[in-house]
Amino acid sequence: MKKRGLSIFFENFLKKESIFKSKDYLQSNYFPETILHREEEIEHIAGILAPTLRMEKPSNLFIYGKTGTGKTLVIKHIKDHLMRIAKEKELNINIIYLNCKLKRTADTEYRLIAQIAREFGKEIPSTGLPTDEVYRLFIDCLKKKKQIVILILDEVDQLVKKIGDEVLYNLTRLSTEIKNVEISLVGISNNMLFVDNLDPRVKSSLSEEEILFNPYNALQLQDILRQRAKQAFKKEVIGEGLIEKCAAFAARDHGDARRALELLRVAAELAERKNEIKVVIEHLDLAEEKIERDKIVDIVKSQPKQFQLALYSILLASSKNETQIFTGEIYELYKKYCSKIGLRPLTQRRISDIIAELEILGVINAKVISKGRYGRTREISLAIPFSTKPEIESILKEGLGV
DNA sequence: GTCAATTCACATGAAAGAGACCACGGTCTAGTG
DNA sequence: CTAGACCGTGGTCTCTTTCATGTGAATTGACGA
Repeated sequence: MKKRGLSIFFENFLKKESIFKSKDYLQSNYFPETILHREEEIEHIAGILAPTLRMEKPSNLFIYGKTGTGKTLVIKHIKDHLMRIAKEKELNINIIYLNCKLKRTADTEYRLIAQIAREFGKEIPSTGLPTDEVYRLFIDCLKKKKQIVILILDEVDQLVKKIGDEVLYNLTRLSTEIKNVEISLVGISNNMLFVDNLDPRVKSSLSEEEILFNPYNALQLQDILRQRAKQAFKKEVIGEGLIEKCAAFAARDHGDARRALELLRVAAELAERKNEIKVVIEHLDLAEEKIERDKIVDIVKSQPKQFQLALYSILLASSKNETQIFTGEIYELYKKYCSKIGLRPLTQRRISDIIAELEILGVINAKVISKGRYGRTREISLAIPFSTKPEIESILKEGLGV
């Protein structure tokens, strides 16, 4: 009986008409053919990189802009075009795109160089070799023939923050050292202040050209959403004013197109799950909440034990305590729970860092304040919406075995 | 009342250790002809 | 003779600890009005 019920459910599901034509167009890994409202930027960047086709070294380029302003999209778009033409004309041009934020790919000097070398078809073990050796291997495969290399480093700020700017210096120097090979760097960052902290030598060479991507405004976001919605949904699915509201939502926090699209997609998914044939504004509100919740749950689940326990301590402290919470209090609580569940407690130094990291993840707010005579500490509070708190608490309890 | 010195409770930095992972080269071992 | 197993060495990487130094403003205490 149960089985029948389930198969009926699935059959009904199949019979039911989906409101989606194709969901792919709303996924973040989809690259549209035409990019709206970025014509100027595309033209500008294309102009800078065009000399490549005459086998001349293009200027190094630096691109800033907040998340979801289309930096990556634009640069990949240009890369594809350039590569296609280069292939047609049989030019020896290599454009390599690397995202420096991806863990275990390009977030250290070794891995960065190794990854680039792999793009040239060189096998490099993930560890075990001296970094110099990897450089040598990389240079060797460059030397083989005359060529131009454009290296696109997405989220360089993350890389530099972790391992310093020496790598960038090395890379800019590389082209002067190897005959026949020209290397240009394209750095992408969503932190505008990033370049200022660079070594002056690196700074001057990396930012020969700079381009700023401004956030999309609400109207532009609407255009983008409409374009995608047209491809993704069946007709008449989108409710009145939905696109406008969605764009407004995203425009409110720094014009993030990615977020706008996600919002639309999740709203539609919710509508579909509820067997409704139209996506309306209420779905948007629900979607916003769901996105936020899912994000936090994902983050919390993926944290190592020590982080979870630290967070758990904060959670308890905040529900028990109306007044502000400080680092010292959390550490005491944390130690108590460590002995309770038999975990070796970390030093306060480390917990201090962990609290800082939890803040970056966005699950807590932690502001460094000075209480004058009573010292300097972090004032900590939860950044989790009240409604998700019980869920998070039970996840932590389960993960920790409290 | 004013002002500089003091003081607290951590924050923040730097360096170094532990342990996991890995490549490489040399040595040993067992199987093969 | 040779392929494969098995070291030891030397490298990276992440997470921590240890030691050291930094820091912002409430408090204190000296000073002068």
